[in-house]
Amino acid sequence: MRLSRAFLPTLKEVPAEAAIASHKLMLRAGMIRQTSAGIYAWLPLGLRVLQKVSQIVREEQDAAGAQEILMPTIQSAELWRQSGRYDDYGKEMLRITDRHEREMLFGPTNEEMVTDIFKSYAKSYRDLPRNLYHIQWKFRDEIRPRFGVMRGREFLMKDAYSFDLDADAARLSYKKMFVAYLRTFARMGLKAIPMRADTGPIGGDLSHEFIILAETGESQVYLHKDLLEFDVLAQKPDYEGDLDPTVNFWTSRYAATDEMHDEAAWNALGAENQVSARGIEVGHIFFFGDKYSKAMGLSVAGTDGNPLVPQMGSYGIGVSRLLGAIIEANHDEAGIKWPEAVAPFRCAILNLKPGDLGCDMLCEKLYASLPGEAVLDDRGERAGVKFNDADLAGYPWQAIIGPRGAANEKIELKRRATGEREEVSLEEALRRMHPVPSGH
RNA sequence: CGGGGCGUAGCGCAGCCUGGUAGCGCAUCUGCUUUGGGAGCAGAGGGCCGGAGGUUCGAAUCCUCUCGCCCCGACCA
Repeated sequence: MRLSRAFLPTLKEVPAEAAIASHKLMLRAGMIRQTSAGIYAWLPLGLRVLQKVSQIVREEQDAAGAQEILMPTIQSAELWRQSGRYDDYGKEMLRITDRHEREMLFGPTNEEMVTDIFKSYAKSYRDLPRNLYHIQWKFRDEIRPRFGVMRGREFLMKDAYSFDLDADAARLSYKKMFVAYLRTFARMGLKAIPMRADTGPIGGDLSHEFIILAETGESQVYLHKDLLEFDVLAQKPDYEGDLDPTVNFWTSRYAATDEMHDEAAWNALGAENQVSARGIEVGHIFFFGDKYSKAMGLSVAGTDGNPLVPQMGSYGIGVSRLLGAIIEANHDEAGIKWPEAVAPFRCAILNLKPGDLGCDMLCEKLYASLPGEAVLDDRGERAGVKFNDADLAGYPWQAIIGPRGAANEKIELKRRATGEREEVSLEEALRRMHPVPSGH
């Protein structure tokens, strides 16, 4: 993308409406624009990141055996009456009436709908297990939306729903998602810690919140320091094999949010192992048994021919929220520092002197060598403006090309995350930006 | 939903108390100069002062109502 033609409205001044770093930076970097309280339009740069994050989520869901579908945003009230949640959900649910006076709603979640869909086709135990997910916009009419996309009313969410024959099988489905979540967040450069969550009236021990640590987190969390040091991507999980060792590693060490915090267990860790910080919830998984399958009348024929009510779980990831969370965990005074996997572009090529033949040629050559991965700042702006905009937007690499270096075919390569710079040839620059892939 | 605050040019703000026909910085446009960390000079354009009612000779300013947005709290992916 050439910045001279791009719709990339960066702001020098901080809009008054933003209170936290990620919100300010997303507005300043031209990623989003608020259209109502808690509702945002996604501009080109923000959309690219949203798509990259979505794609990582998708790949890891697929790898864990889940299958993607896409359910509508608008649902019928009738569906929600079957589970009893139409009346329970309260004012958080946005209710809509169509021209025929039918009661509709903008979905805050999809348990009822997915169960209803699955029910239409699943007839036998052979149709299980299945895990269906979609990445779709949700709406929850929060009392007080805030912090930009971290707590919007409209938000993009990945939600998966597993259907199993019995509780043991459901536990396995749960573990697959547990492991998939660890990988998903790790690939985005985040250390997300699963923490046992309150299961509410449903009961059971199978509910975890995945929480990343950031100063602006909404809740206080407590964990064992081992959990921060574990390299999740070191080995690929075998979803057909035994997932217990991985799951047990995480669940056997202390990690709890404020509500679930246990002082005695915490103190037993010893001060040298304690980490206490603020956390942002980016995912939540839970097993809820037959709550919805029963209410929605889902049952299949078991091996003995008798009807059997599937056991279900649901697994959410706040995709749009993740952008805010990633920025909260990766920024400095100058702007965003995107982890490479989710950066809108891998590299910004800064042509410090458009019109200079040497600069133009070297920039074009590099730009052509990075198809779809680079922004070329070919604007007639001063160097300082380009530096600041590149720092703000947070591209992991900056290829700085000015008349001095261009004369020698040299590129000044800067790493946004560390500020390191070095003078390299074009070939070397490409090697630096594309190391041999490892891990995933 | 309780408490607080703010709506004036694209963005950030002053003006309001004490009514007299709207201003500053940045951005935008033109010209000249400048050119490695948000340039300088000169000029220009841009406003139903959130909306509706009222008071007044006269309202951005005072009064009433209303809409929107932000912050704190309770609540949440």
